[in-house]
Amino acid sequence: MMCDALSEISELLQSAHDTVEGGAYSPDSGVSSCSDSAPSSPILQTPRSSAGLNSMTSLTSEESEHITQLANAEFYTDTEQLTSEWLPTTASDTVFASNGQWCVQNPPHFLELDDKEWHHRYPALGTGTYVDGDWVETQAGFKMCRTTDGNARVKLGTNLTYDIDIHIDIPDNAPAIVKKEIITDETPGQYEHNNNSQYGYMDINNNHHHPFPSYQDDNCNGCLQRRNYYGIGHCAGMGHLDLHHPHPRAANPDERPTVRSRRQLTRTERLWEFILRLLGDAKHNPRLIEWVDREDGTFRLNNSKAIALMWGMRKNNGQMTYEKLSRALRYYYHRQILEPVLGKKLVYRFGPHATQVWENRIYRPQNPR
DNA sequence: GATCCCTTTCCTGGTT
DNA sequence: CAACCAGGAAAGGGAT
Repeated sequence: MMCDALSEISELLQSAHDTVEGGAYSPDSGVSSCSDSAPSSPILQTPRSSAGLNSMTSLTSEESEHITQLANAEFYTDTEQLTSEWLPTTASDTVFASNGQWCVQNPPHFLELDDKEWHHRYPALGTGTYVDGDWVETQAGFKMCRTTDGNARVKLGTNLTYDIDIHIDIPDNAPAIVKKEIITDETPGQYEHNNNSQYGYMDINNNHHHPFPSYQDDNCNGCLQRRNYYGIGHCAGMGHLDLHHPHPRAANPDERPTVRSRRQLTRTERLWEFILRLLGDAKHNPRLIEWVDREDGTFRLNNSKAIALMWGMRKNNGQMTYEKLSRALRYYYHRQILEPVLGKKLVYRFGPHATQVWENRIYRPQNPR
């Protein structure tokens, strides 16, 4: 009996340690702040321009012209075309790049990758080391793949490859960035600035894009789904792509400008994000936590003590208990990050202000209660 | 240093 | 009676 208890504690500690130290999520994963989307500080920067672009191979004049055309990005400036410019990058996520903005759909794909899977899919680590797999043809005429350091790589031809810096750590920064847009929207005289931002969301069912500017419309005609306050029900990631301000990399990787220190982008992992990560980690789901109804966003804590312990370790707080953790969770009710599930113990539900988290990307309609 | 935000801690009282 | 739930109040602490 004692041995069982000890081994269980040991297992919990190991589990907690694994999660804290080696989980898929790292607060260093480049959580962008609101300012990341500011035009003056592009997250995604073009590689080397035709003057400054150093491709993996030398550029031909034709390739240079191609790059110039992409940099001009005329096809991004037409709103009508924007609706069809969702660019598939992998089988399970979508990048929408336009007019200096990019948007990633289905962030849970990133969030729910545990460390092992992440490295399996994107084995290359470190700046300047890239994966040549998972190249996907985009509708904009280039191929794109993502790297583990939060960047992406773009290929404009058979041999022409160059690096772009794109922070794709969506789950955390999406609400903040989109929220900023809403704030701007509410600021008289400033919204015009964002008219070309092309923030919007993708209708999963009808496969069309809804630009954001109609914030006042809660429901979108033709769309069965409903946008939440942050507009992240369908499209949860925002960033900035500046095709007009090249940021050439130095030949020497050590001298390459750090586009945005991942440290600078970090913030503490929120409790609900921690919970979400556990839900996406096969090491803990369903042993410690599991979805009750994934589409509904309802989940159950199967081992509240262990989760509290793990959260405490995450926060370097050995005094954490489920009582305290649950109080923090209850504070989420007010902000609609979580919703109470009445009559069921240890069961919570993600609310409309949590990012769209379920893998099937179905956003639950507003709760009529 | 001030402020904001997100917890953390403690608490009372209620329910399962 | 233990475990959980609800929520007030105040403080801690990180980020800006």
